[in-house]
Order: sequence, then C-alpha cells, then structure tokens
Amino acid sequence: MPELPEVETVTRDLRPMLVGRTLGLPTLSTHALRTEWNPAWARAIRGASVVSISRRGKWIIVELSTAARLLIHLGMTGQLTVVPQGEPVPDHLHFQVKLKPDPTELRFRDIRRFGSIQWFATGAELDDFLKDRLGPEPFDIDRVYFRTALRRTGRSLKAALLDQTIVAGVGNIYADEACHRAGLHPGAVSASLSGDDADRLCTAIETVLSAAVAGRGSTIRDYVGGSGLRGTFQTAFAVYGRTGEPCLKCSTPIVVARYAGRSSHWCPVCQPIVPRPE
DNA sequence: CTGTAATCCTGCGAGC
DNA sequence: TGCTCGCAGGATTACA
Repeated sequence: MPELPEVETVTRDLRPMLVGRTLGLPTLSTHALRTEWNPAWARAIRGASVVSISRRGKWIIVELSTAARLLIHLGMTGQLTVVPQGEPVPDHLHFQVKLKPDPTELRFRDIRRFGSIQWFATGAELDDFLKDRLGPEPFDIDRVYFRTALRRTGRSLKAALLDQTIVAGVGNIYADEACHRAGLHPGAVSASLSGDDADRLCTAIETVLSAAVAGRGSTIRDYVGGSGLRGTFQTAFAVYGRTGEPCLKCSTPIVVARYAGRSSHWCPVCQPIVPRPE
C-alpha cells in the first residue's frame, strides 16, 4: 500500500503521540504477519519508553529507551495508528500496546498481512538488517551513483525504480509518476538511459516525492495517516490510474501495461519507447 | 549471476 | 442479485 510519502506521513503524525510515552505489554493476534513474532519481544518492550520514531525507505523505526528498536513495515494494507484506549477493536487488528501517561494505545491493523513488526535489541542489529535491503534515500541522491546504478542493470526502468537497493522508498505509483515527469518510458531498458536521462529521473523522483509528502501522501484504497487523515496527492496523479484519460501535457490518452509484474502507466507521446532519441 | 514469476493474504469492482 | 476472475501503494523466494 504505502510508499515513502505515506510512510513519512504516518511517522510524522505519530511522533507527537508516541515520543516520550511508556509502553505496556503488547498483545498480538493469532494471525501471523509476514515475519514471525517472538513472544519474548513483548516482555522486552514492556516498560520501555519511546525515544524517537523515524522512517527509512518504507520502513518505520521506533527507537526505545532500552536501545532496542521496533521495525514496522506496512506492506500493502498496514495501518499504524494511536487511538484512545477503549476504541472498538476493528477486524484485522494484529498488534496493540497501551501507552502511558495518556490513555491511548498504539495499533497495527493489516488486512492482507503483508506487513511486519520486528524487534531488534540494538540499533546496530537493525542497521545490519536494513543494510543489504536499502539503497540511499531518494532526496539528494548522488547523481554519479544513480547513473551508475541504472547503467548496471538490463532490467526495465520500472524494475530498477522498484528495486529498493537502488533507491529506497519508491513504489509503483511514484515510479510511474517520476517516469512521466522525466519523459522516460517505464519499459525502457535501464542501462540504455543517457546520463542526462538519469539526472532528469533523479530530479523527478525528488520532486514527485516531495510534493506527495507535502500532500500527506495518496489515499486510493486503505491508506490512512497515523492520525486517521487521508492523503490528497491522488488528485495530482499525472499517469497512475489514469488509463485512457488525456495526458496533462499533450492530451494523448494514457496507456497501461505490465512491467516488472506491476501495472505501469505512461503517455505514449511524452514518454517515447526505448531508447530515447538523443 | 541476472531477471522474471510465483507467493504470501483479503477485499473489491468489473463482467457475465 | 450472485458468482468468478483479476487486480491492488510490497518484499521475498523459487526457478529459468
């Protein structure tokens, strides 16, 4: 479900409601999430307070006073919220823990259960886990690095953008949007891009993600921010979900096809097929 | 080694 | 109205 802007929004929303609070004993549903939950983690969490909450790629990191870390991924349908204690328990609630001194609780709800909650004893252990899975954050990407990374793979541009080890945080929606802004076809062979193409794409990624963060992300399905508010950026999509609708730049109908196993949307005129004529 | 396909789940809209 | 099918903001694994 959520990509970087949505995860960032959740993190920002939760920060004032989480930092400084002390956690009780978490309770888990009987349904497994993507990763296994060790019962010992619940006891380790109890009594700890929250030092910080941050985001890395699409992962949410909760730093505890014990030096441990909670690592949360929202998957496709995950919802991390803080609600008043006593709120009705919704379907698909998989994790909840009471907070003090406020009469609130932190909840993780996930319909499809592609999400996960993990515990790491130290920041170093967490870093070790993320190290091989995530490339740099998409803001201020080193242009030389980005050119090189794209040139190194024979996959489609779409596949490269979805690869979290190249750039962290981009998902299906913002990959399409960035390609459109850069005038690049999502099915283009990544390695065929010119240096200038890569630079433009890099800028497009930053621009699109910044605008989406400013709009509190995109709500097109289950996503809600940590305070339950919906995002607004879905109204600014140039191509995603706009199949058959006119391109905002040239009025040509937007088309859709599958690349890297994901539906990809583009304008056949603004984003000519591989390789771009130089 | 590299790249694609299947897989984990539930819900919803399209089409018959 | 009711059923089946395909698809959905992701990440990992299994296989070609």
